[in-house]
Amino acid sequence: MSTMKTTTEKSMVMHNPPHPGEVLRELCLEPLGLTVTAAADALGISRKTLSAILNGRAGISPEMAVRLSIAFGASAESWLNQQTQYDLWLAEQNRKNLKVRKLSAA
Amino acid sequence: MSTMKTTTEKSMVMHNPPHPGEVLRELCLEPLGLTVTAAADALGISRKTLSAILNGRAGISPEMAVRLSIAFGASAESWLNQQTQYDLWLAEQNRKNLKVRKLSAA
DNA sequence: GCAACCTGTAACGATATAGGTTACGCTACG
DNA sequence: CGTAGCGTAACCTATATCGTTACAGGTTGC
Repeated sequence: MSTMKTTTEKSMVMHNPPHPGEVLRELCLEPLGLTVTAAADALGISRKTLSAILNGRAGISPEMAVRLSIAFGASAESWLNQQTQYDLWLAEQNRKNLKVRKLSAA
Repeated sequence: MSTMKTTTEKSMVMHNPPHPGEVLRELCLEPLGLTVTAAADALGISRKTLSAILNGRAGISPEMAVRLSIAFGASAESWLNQQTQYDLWLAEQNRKNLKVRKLSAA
C-alpha cells in the first residue's frame, strides 16, 4: 500500500507520507550513532516499543511525542503532527466507503 | 495554537484548548439547528458516539475527521489537528513525570 | 569457532479507547 | 399525557499501546 505511484490525478497531497518512525530513525538515531537499545533506554521505554515505532508497526502516541521532544529537542507538536498526517492519510484512503450525508456546503 | 493572545511573554500555549466536541457543537450543530440524533444519523454513527464526542468523553478519530469533513465541509486535517492539539495538551501536563534522558540539544 | 551485541519479532497479558446496541431517567413541549 | 431529544450506564467487540520474556538471525572481534 505504501508503494503506490498514482501521481497522475489531480495530484492533491497524495504523498503517502512516511511513517514517523522512519523519520525518527534517519533524523535522530543514525546521526547520533544511537542503537535502538540505547535510545529506547534513554526514552524510558522498552526496546520492543521503539522497534515497533521505527518499523511502522506502532504510532507515536501523545506521551511518546513528549518523550521524543525531551530526548531529541524538537517540539512534541511536530512529532505528533507527523503521526497525525500519516493516520489521516490512511483514513482518507477509505473516504469513499463512508456513508455520510453532506449537511452543509461550508 | 491559533488562539494565542500574544501575552508578550514566551508564553507557551497553555490555554487549555477546548475539546473538539465543544467546537463541533457550537460551529456545526447549533448554526444548522441540528439535533444530536439527526447529526449522528447523517454522519453514519450512533447517537452515543456523537454524544461522547460532543461532551468530551471521546476524541475525534482519523475516520471521524473524514466523516466530519464530508458532512460539514471543513478539511479532515483541521478536525484532526484540533484533536491532536487537545491530546498533546493533556500529555504535556505529565511531562515532568516522564523519565527521559536528553540525547541531543537540537 | 565462539562469545558478545544489536536487532526484529512472536507470544502473552494488562490497559485503554472507539464503536455498536439496548435501555433507563430526565427535560421540554404541544 | 405522549413524544422527542438528550446524556449516559451496561455490556460487548475490535484495535492499539506498552510491558516482559524469549527466540532467531546478523555483526564484530577474540
